Amino acid sequence: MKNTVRVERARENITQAGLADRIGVSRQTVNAIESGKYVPSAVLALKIAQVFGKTVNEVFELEDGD
Amino acid sequence: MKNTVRVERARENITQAGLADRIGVSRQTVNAIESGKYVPSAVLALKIAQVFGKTVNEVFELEDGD
DNA sequence: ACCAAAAGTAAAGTATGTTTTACATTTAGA
DNA sequence: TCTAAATGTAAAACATACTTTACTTTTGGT
Repeated sequence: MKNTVRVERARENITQAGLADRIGVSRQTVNAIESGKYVPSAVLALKIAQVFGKTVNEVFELEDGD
Repeated sequence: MKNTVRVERARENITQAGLADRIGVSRQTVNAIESGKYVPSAVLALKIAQVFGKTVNEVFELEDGD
């Protein structure tokens, strides 16, 4: 599964720590999600999309391995 | 987080085991997600929504506790 | 009422998400 | 260039998703 979190974050000029704060997780969690180290829970995905004013499907996308 | 999986499944007349098959998880996992026992991963949420031809946001919604 | 399919549930085990702490590297601005 | 902020990364501990097996209960059709 790939995502555009890093891009959206750049668009809104928000920091990893800032985003982490707003969605209630650690900075490392945001970092790991951005670098594809792991797949967030649906709750996290919803929160992240919400912060960026987008749908989950706009930010997260299935890929071949999934 | 609440979801409308049970409703969508009824709409499409598909069984828990059938859905489980199509998204590559166990029947119990589908049951647990429907009864709110746990929050699926973003990948699962995407797959479930895909099966029903809906967006993740249409099927899954944040609630107060989240 | 009977039977089969579907759904509910539970416990133990495994996989993976998330936190915390801590340190190294990169980037941007004065 | 110097410094501070931002990012990358790693390991240990913990929480939660998910599987498997197995049994019970419900539901729908004949």
